Amino acid sequence: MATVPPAHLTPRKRPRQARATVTVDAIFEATIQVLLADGPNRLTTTRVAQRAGVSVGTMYQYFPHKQALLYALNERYLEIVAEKVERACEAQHGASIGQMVDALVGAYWEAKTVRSDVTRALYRSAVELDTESLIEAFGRRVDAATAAMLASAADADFADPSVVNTTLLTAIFGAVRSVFERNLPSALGGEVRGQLVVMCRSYLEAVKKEPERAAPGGPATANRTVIDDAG
Amino acid sequence: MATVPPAHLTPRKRPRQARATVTVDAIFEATIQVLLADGPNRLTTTRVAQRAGVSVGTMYQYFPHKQALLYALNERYLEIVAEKVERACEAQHGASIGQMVDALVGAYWEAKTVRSDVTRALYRSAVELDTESLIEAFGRRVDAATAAMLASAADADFADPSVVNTTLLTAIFGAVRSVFERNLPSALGGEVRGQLVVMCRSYLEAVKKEPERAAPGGPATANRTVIDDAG
DNA sequence: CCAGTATATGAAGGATCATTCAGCTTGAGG
DNA sequence: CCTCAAGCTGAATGATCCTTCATATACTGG
Repeated sequence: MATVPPAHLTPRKRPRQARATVTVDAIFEATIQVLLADGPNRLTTTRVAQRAGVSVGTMYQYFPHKQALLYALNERYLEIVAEKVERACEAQHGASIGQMVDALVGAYWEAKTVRSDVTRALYRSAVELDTESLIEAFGRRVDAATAAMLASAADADFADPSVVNTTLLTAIFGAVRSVFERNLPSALGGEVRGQLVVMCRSYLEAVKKEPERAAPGGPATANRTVIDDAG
Repeated sequence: MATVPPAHLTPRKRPRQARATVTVDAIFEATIQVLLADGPNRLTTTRVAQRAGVSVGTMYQYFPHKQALLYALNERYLEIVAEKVERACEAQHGASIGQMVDALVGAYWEAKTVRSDVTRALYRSAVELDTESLIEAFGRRVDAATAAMLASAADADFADPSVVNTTLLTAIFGAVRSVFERNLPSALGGEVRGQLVVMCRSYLEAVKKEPERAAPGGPATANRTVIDDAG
């Protein structure tokens, strides 16, 4: 992440030899497994170490305490996701909003799905203040990327781009989280993914400003009925 | 909730005198406060008792263990939310999808907002297996209510109502959660709420089946462009 | 092959925490 | 006013856990 981690959360030392790298990876992997198998309450340093096939002491050579381990895990993960989303957004500059939504949902969904176990584990990991700020930073970063993308749309602009952007991300982040937590069968999950794209597209269509040449009546305003139809 | 709680999670005894009721309420309230102030990791029986102004022993007269306390708290809360949503849905049978969305989002949002501290606290409370099944039950219950409502819509029906329903709820649940976790300023939160309605409405419009009298072309199909526009 | 550094070990210290229980206080009914 | 049940107390218990450190092993450059 762009943010510098607070001093008390920085790793103790970095692995220099190959086997050390293996060890650290094993520790991360074990953390995920314990989180999934035993839940955050039973996430014990000893348990993690045992599952990683190392001793507790080894873990403390790389992380000053348990909190720092979780912090590093989140950091690592969010960095990857953020980068993927950023790249996807940049690739869509100047495209149509339909394509943008496709790319955004696709990238985010894929990033969360490649290692769905990690995603689930981190959703489940208890949210402490530290990780909360990590997540906030992640949010701002993605926010900026998508805002820039939307601003460059070839076929639409919005009266209040900031609100539209926030809404879009809120819905996408939330929907994805919901799918993971409700543990929907992957077939249904896939369907929801498709529907999510439809939803976001129709939303953007509904809130985009009418093109300059606003002809009175006609199909161009048909989408508007969606908003004006008072409930 | 409709589901009978597992034996090991049932309260030890119910309060019979007035002061006992006060005590139990104080314990619930204290749990929320500790959860918010100190996080789930520092949610200690002693801390809760102290904050509630009672002794640890008192808490153990009503709850066999910490887990049961959290279970009861979730149960209480989800029951209220579920009932509100159910009522709102029933009131909309036969209405238009626009009104339904308004009512559904409104009811859910309101239910989560009346005591936003509780909502936040429970989102944060570590997800254990027990509470997970509670949440699942809640999901099924709301699912049934909204599905029945949508099926009765006066102005639309859907090719795959089940998927549409799941998507709708996934998006709403998720978006609301996102808003709470990102702790958006309440002004922005309100705007997102409004936008969420727009989003859901335009989604339902986009996926609804064409009315029988399908005239070729014409404004009736204009909404369809939203889906067909390949990305 | 050797010295020096990196890495790994795991028993032990110290702290926190969930849960119990024997005794105390308060309220209700008679 | 008395009695009994309901309600409350909090020190003590036993378990669990985080973290350290003295010691041992593996690697690397020379």
